[in-house]
Amino acid sequence: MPELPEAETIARSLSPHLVGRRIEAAAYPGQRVLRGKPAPDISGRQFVSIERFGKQLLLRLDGDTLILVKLGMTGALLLDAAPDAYTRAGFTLDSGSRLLFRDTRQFGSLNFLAGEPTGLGPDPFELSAAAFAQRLRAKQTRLKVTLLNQQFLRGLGNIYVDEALHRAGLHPLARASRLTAGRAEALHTAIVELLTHAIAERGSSISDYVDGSGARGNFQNFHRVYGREGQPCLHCGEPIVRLVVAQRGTHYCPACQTR
DNA sequence: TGCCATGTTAATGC
DNA sequence: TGCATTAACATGGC
Repeated sequence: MPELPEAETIARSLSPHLVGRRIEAAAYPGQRVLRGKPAPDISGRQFVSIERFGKQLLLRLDGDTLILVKLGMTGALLLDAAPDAYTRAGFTLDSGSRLLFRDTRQFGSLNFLAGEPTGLGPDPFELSAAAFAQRLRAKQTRLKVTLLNQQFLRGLGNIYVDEALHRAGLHPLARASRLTAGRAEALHTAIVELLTHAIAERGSSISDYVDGSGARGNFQNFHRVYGREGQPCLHCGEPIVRLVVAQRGTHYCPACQTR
């Protein structure tokens, strides 16, 4: 559910309420959210920072403990929400507030790390257009698959991949390595501008995404292809087509997006 | 009832 | 070997 703009919005909404606060107690109802791994005792620990890492959240505690929160499809971090049957973790704070991790489908997880997270590709904002183009050149996979790959680039999910490809005028099934340098750099520009706009609108709320205070995002009103199958392309009027690529619904304009 | 869903990963097929 | 597809995870909405 949450992709980079949603994770960024969650981090920004939680940060002022969490940084400097101490954890008095932690609970993990059902334990599944821990994926069989033991949770260290974090009572007494203080939040140092709340950061976005790709589409995940990184909660830094003093004493060099990190909690990497994978939101999966339906995960949410909520401050002072009422616990329900889908509450998978709860942290009681010295401020009297309570941070909950709510996750209906249970694809999300909490991961306690002793060091920096590894294994994911660069952040879109920290990569130059030239470096992005160079990485693309090495990939034989289709653009849709390449951009969804978190090892290639961290933070894009199904919505923003479709939106970025439309804005760049590129077909989702085009081979990454076949793009000219100019088109590859234009794709990077489209991604950065798209994510910047989406963050400014506090992310996309399609079904149930909300930030840490329970507020919905507004960027769904700016989607040009995602969820618009059969509706006219906002650029040329041609009906938006939906196909399935890597088992993900893929939306594009057959007239504007060339292969 | 059947299909769909903002994610990730293992298994299988070509 | 490399890439594409399928299945699986768990649950709710339409």
